[in-house]
Amino acid sequence: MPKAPDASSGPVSAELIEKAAVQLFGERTYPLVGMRDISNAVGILPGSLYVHIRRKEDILLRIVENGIQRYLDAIEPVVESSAPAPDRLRGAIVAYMRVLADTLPQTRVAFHQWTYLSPDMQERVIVLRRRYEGLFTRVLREGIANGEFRPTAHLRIAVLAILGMLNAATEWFAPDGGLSAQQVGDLLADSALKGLEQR
Amino acid sequence: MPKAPDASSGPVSAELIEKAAVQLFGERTYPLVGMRDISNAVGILPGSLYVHIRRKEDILLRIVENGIQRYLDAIEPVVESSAPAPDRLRGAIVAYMRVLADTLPQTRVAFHQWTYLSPDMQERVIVLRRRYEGLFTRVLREGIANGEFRPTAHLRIAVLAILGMLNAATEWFAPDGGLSAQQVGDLLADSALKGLEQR
DNA sequence: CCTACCGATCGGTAGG
DNA sequence: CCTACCGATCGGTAGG
Repeated sequence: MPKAPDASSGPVSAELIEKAAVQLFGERTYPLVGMRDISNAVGILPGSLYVHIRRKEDILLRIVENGIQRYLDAIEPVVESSAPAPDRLRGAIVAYMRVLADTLPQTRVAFHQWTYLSPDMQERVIVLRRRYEGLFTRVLREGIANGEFRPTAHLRIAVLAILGMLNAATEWFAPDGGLSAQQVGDLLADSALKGLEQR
Repeated sequence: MPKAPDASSGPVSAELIEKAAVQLFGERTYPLVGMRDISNAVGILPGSLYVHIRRKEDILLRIVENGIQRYLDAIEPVVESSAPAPDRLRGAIVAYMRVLADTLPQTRVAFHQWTYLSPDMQERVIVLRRRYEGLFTRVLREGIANGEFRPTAHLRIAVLAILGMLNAATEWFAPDGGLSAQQVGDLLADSALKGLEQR
């Protein structure tokens, strides 16, 4: 028996550390989770973490970056397809909810705790967030240009309203609640689309 | 000259400490703000803070509780009026945006940082949040009952979608941006109402 | 991956 | 409201 106070006693790796950190950061947030908490969760001593990682902040950065990346990977193809804008918007929203359901704890960390990164790391995150916002902006803009959506004087607010609705699901979606990601996605797409419909 | 490294050198009080803390918590979040940062902002030495407050946590609790209370005070009368449900919902949303514009930094702390309170203090906050959510639930439920809104199988999701949209404004609303609270409120009310309309 | 440890900083207090 | 200080905990490192 090596020493493992916790963890399923496999080999420790940067990935395993990240997995443990996602849980801990999700429960108590980055500044309240100590390296000692993380080392305990993976079954090694605090100093030994630095065999696998360089700094605490690097753990957070990786969680955040590939947490957002998953959304980009899922939504980008839908937005770039040649379907009608309303279908693409619905598809993007459902894709969003699917990723959310699959990576709920990581999403909570990625969307809310990237502000604990140092300024230069935050800039890398902001680039990703802008691309993410840009995908929804694009569908709306194209839908309006084609006459599929009602024109708005304030496109950005329409986008932020939809993203706000979606991002809030981060806080209330329950994977084992009554509704699946698909169902919630369809409901949210319904309200988003009603607000944009040509009458 | 007393010693004040900062602050406009008035008499220090619990209220002044809270005011300084709202700014600091808003910028760097509760766990990253030390008592030394707060004492510096009000122009006294760290230990002297305890003349005015009992614990760091009490500062946060007061900011959070009366931050939420302002929303209740503004929205409750609108919801309890005898106007048609669509008008009450619009009124509640506009009232929300007005309070948001008036207390933006405090709202950011109140809505996102109450989770740093200890469990028993969190419970007091949860009571307030439930009342807040309840106000919107009530307008929607009554509007559906009266046939003013289209029935939904998932009332709670409709409420959460609207609240999510509103709460997100916490992160993007700019008091000195192009749009007033009233204007943003009306735009958001438009999308919320479109999603609920009887067709 | 462990042993042993470092300087810095934290919230908070005793006693005036 | 200050002086002076406390124990605890923090991220991180040297040297094996």
